[in-house]
Amino acid sequence: MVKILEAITQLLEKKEFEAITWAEIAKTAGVNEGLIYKYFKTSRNLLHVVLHDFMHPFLVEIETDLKGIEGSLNQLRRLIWLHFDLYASNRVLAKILLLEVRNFPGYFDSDIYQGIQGYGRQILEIIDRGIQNGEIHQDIVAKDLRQIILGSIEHLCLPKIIFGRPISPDELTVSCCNILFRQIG
Amino acid sequence: MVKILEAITQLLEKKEFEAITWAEIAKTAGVNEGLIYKYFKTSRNLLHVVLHDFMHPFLVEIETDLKGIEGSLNQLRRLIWLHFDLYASNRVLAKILLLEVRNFPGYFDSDIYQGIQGYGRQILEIIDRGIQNGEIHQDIVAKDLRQIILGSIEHLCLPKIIFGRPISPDELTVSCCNILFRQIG
Amino acid sequence: MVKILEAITQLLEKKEFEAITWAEIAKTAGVNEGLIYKYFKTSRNLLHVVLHDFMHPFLVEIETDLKGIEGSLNQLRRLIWLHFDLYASNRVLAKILLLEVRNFPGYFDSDIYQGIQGYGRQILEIIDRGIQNGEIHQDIVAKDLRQIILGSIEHLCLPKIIFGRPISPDELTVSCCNILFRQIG
Amino acid sequence: MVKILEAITQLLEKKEFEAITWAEIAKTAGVNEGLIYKYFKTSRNLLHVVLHDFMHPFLVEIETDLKGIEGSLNQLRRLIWLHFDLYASNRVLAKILLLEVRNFPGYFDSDIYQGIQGYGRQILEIIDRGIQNGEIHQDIVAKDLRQIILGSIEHLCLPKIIFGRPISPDELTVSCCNILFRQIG
DNA sequence: CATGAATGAGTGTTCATTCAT
DNA sequence: TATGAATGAACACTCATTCAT
Repeated sequence: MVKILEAITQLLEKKEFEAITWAEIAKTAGVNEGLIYKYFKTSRNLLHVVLHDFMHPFLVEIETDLKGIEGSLNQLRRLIWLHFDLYASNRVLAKILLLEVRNFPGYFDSDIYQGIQGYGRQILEIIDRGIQNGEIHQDIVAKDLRQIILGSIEHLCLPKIIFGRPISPDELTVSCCNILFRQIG
Repeated sequence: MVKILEAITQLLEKKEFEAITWAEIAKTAGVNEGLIYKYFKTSRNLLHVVLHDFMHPFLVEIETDLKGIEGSLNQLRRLIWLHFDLYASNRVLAKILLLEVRNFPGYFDSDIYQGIQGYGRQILEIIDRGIQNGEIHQDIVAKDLRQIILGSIEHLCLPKIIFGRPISPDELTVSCCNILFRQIG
Repeated sequence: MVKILEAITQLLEKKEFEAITWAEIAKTAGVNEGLIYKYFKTSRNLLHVVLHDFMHPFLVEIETDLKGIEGSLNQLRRLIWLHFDLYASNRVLAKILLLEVRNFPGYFDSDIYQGIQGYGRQILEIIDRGIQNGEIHQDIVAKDLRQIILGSIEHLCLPKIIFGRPISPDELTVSCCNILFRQIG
Repeated sequence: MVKILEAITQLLEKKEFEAITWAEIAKTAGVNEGLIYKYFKTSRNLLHVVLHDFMHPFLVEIETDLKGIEGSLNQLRRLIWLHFDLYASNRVLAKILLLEVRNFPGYFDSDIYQGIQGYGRQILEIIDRGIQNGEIHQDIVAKDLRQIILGSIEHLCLPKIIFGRPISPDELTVSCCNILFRQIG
């Protein structure tokens, strides 16, 4: 089973998930095609297990990581850094998340998406608290700010992922927060 | 042929590009399977023609539209509105651009992507001009601002596209520029 | 298409429908596997087309054949003969109908079954008329008589079909009607 | 093993024998897949053991049950009732016998079929005695009468089994014998 | 310009069976 | 006696592509 998951991870470095066949996985893992079926039943399932394995540690980490940080903007800054760092240190996951996941069939009903929505709600709570305590302007729409944060992170990493350039969490966080949190001019 | 392109457009409203087969296109267009092949040779080609048809008018429009607008930030605001408006009025294109295009094989080498990069360069020039004339802070990284603008637009529309909700260009533009151009708190 | 149907008919003489693979059909018909898919889409469909081709002429014939026969019992006798004759002259169909059809998935929802039910209703009408005009006892349950007629035909042919012995419609009809229509002792 | 046979019985209530897999049996029985294989070697074997377990008590019972009944027609009537009662009280067996058994591979060579043939011979002997002692007309073909009895029973139960309706041995026996043993009109 | 028949090379999935432990 | 991992061989189905007419 471990062999199979390792094989997929290895293959994901070279090609898209959709382009990976059971035959390839089997060959790479050095096992029989039927065995994959035995463990994962359908390719959808296989996908979800793989994604879960990748994502879960991050989603757990973030929840504890923010404890003890003062101020909403500081928390958001920290969260942005963590997010960049995730992509920097796990480029295969980044590739999947930025390029592929959205047109996996059934993705938006999956529990991985549930997990990510949980992450989204966390961001929203931080923003709401920021608005209540005056750190963030009253006329800012919390949900829109969240989307802008997520979109900014994504599009700042996108070219690096596509063209195989390194991601620097520190620099990107500074640049991103400069734009999002300050007066632009 | 027009019938074929219309058929694809019609099919794209219901399903992803990747899930559309030549047989379906032929049936929907009311022509023979072989005929499509005569016109488009490969499926890659077919895709690119379709995308081009969708995108080109927008890319042309934007170039002329910004003439006569004073100030970089005003130009960016206008451009953001146009972008939202494009997604609002052409949801099929929005769906493709936001959900699918990135994992089309060969997309990042295609001339559609070239066109979009041209659009990206245009944004960059506006930002550069803004920095030069002092409208935008010197310490802002132009390319990062561009990515943040594009990512913000994308992620503000994403939930609306996924869950079939309406997109309001006016409101979204205000909300977006509030966050990006002003001091957050 | 004709080639494919002929191939199936040919194969059905040697083995059950369930045991026939697309590969075999393709090979026997001298065509490609994909072509079968093109015409029939699913194996269920293929089955239904084949069965329809076998059954339809008989179901049509019977409807016209009974016109002009006097008396319910005479009509039933004629119908029984026709039924035996069908099995005698079309042993492949007989094999399918007697041995296989009942555990085809979805058979009892299929339109072949609808057709057969239409045939059953026809028998019922004949019986009902016989009861009304006094040819048949009032205390006989029409539906049960119909089932007994159908079951008798089936089980009189069954051993002949299984062990490849000839079916003699004339003899069987006499023997069958002797038992069903007369006092047994 | 008892657990395994129980598991199969349980599964047979929900689906056809052909559709049941070793994996399912193993899971339902709570044992290992390989273990079933140890016990039954081939699926054919498994099938036959199950069928034997179901059928044997009935075949034994019938042999003793008819002792002490006077007259061939009375014996046949009793036997018909027993047969209906078997199907009424054991619908899983009925389903197998009426719908599935005939296209089990090798069924007509199996010893279950031998047992059923023994049952058939018993019926034949009763009929023969009836003909000899004048209870049954001389011109009736014994084997045909047997087939008609078996076919009648089967087709009177068939709709009830297919559509899940109750089977009433008493009523069916009366209706059946009314038609088979008396003058029809 | 257009068609319909035909193909080839996969794809995910299924499952009885085997075997080392 | 029992298990869990592993296999091999098939199966229905898919679809882009080709080509004679």
